[in-house]
Amino acid sequence: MRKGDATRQQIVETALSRAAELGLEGVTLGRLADELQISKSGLFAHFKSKEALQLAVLEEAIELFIEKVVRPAFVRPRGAARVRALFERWIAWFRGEEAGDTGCPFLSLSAEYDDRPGAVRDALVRSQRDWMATIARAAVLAVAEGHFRADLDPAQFAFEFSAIGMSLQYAAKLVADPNAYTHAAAAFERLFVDAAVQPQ
Amino acid sequence: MRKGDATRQQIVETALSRAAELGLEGVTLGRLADELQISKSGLFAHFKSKEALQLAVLEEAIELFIEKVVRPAFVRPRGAARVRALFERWIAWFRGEEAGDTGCPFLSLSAEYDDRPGAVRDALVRSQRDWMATIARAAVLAVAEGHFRADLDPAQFAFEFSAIGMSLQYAAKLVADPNAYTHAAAAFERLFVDAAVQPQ
DNA sequence: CACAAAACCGACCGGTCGTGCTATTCTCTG
DNA sequence: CAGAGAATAGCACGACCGGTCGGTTTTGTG
Repeated sequence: MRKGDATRQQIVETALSRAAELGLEGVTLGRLADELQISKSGLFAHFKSKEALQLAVLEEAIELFIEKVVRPAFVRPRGAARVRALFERWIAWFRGEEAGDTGCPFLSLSAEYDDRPGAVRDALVRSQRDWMATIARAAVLAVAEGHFRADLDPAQFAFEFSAIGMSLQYAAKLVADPNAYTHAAAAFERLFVDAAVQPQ
Repeated sequence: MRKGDATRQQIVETALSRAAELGLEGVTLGRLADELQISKSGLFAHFKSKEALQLAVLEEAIELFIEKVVRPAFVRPRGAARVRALFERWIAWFRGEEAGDTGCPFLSLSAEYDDRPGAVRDALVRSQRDWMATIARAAVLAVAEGHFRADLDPAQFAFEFSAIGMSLQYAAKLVADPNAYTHAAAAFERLFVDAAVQPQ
């Protein structure tokens, strides 16, 4: 049916935006239904369980992330430009221009599920491994293009790349450091220069 | 009275270890009482509200952090050695040798409260500002000692310092990367060398 | 050893949680 | 426009939530 799919999509989108603030466990069916102005049971009928809703929300977040961060960066030519685009898109994602200033949902979820086994955690881990692999792959291509040094460790690069983003979210959202974005940009520049082939 | 203080301390300690897994909101009075084999009302009598318990738990965590991380590093001579000790102690804290392999409670709490206003968040923010200032202060002293370059930005140094720890927790706990600690050590080395005065 | 205060307990409150089950309303299609 | 089937609502459930209260046990002390 068509109407049902539209409603379901609306539920998932609303749930995603709430989950970024309160966590996936913090989104309750009752409040979600109130916000959407439908009954709790009417909402529930679209999912067999709350976990199914959580998985749908996570999937939605992954799709959005790929669309807003990964794909735009991968249209850039392989190499340094793509790595830089990946970072810039990621930062823009943090600012929540699309997510609604609630920050990166994956970072909230990572903390929420790092000690909570289950299907949601499994899916989350899979997506985060993909993301790290995506960064590393971009770095490998930059090496192949001759933009990055040949002895660069792509996994190490991905580790430090993602570290900057996490520190940014922490500094910007929790401690409300006005220089957070400046610090993140400077940290990336240092990482980037270190990875690039020496100008000699 | 004496007996009550001991019980209260036991409650706070147990609550802290549970909070590192489930978050402070996830610790419920009933379960906590069951685990301690006391009644829920007997437990509750030690605090005027759940928020008061949460604040007590946070205070306990701060004390523990200072005792296990900050103080041991600050007995080292000011300068590069102290900065390095600070990092090493912090990493050891992550491994949870004292906290019981649940990772750093402050990182979990940061994600949990970055969108949840209240007294707990305020206290958390204060403690995290202190921690960042502590790192920056150690860097400033290293500059004064001639170990770090004079043009080093201490806030930038603290930003990247903390970034490594966050990425470590994320990599080690969520994605279960076996090389997480190696990556963290390498990242710190890069940060440290960049901050040090050039051998020239 | 008595006795007040502190510590603790069990029962209970209103509310909300996730989740079923049954009816009703809506929507697409023949 | 009628009827089938999807979409949604109403209602109730058992469990658990933070919190309250009156009473009982334990503890430190004069």
